[in-house]
Amino acid sequence: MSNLKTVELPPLDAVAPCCPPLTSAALSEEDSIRMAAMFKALGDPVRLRLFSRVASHPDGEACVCDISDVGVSQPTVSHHLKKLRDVGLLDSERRGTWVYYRVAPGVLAAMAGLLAGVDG
Amino acid sequence: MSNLKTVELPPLDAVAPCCPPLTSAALSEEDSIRMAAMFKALGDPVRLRLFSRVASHPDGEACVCDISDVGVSQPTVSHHLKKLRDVGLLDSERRGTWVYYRVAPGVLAAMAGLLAGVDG
DNA sequence: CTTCAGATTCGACATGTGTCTATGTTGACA
DNA sequence: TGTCAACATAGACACATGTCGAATCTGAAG
Repeated sequence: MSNLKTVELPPLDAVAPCCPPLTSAALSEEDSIRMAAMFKALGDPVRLRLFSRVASHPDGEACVCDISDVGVSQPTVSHHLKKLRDVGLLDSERRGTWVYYRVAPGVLAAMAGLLAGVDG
Repeated sequence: MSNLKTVELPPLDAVAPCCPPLTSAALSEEDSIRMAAMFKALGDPVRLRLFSRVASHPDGEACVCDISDVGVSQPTVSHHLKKLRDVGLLDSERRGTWVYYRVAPGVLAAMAGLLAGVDG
């Protein structure tokens, strides 16, 4: 787990213009810490499913109650959603009784851009 | 860490035609396990740097000796490279004394495709 | 065959992580 | 106000993970 101090980096705005494709230049240490945190957040099957459910929801947003049936307890779902939020992948907003999550703008494109540029 | 049994899924060929973009459909449980493993592999700063060094190397391949200076011991580098290989992100080939790593074809594009399709 | 250098594997350890139950908090509604 | 439902937080626990030094393996060169 890379014994590095947790640095508390600003995730969202700083990521968008973050890094050129991996194939064109090696990442700096700081960039690798920031981007690794986002990959890591998607590196758990439950979180990835939660994320995909939010991302694929009709209105671009989903309330927790719509996506909670992933096989773990409600607090665990909340715990994972918090991680996705902390790392800047999701935004949340409370409207009345329900809390709605949506994919944070920009970050997905940033990650896709980082991975792009390969023949396949 | 999602107490799921390690399933030993074939990584490379099965990933390429794996999944539509996250924004168009939610991942199945099996797909989420497979893809999460790849994201997880990139979810460590040291591994991400190693990967980016291989990916950005002039000839598309790099020997371990070229990329080992990432701040951890040489056995640790080897350990991380093995993880990247196990998950299907890197291929390795021994030529004489040195072992060369290259980015596995297809997988990067598959991951980028999974993340694509967002306005930004 | 012996020796050496590059690379992997092994064994051990501290730390991180995912999960749960129990408890809080927040907002709607009577 | 009191009660209920939706989410979040706290504390605890088992297990996974990153790291290292030491040992092993592999190929090249004397």
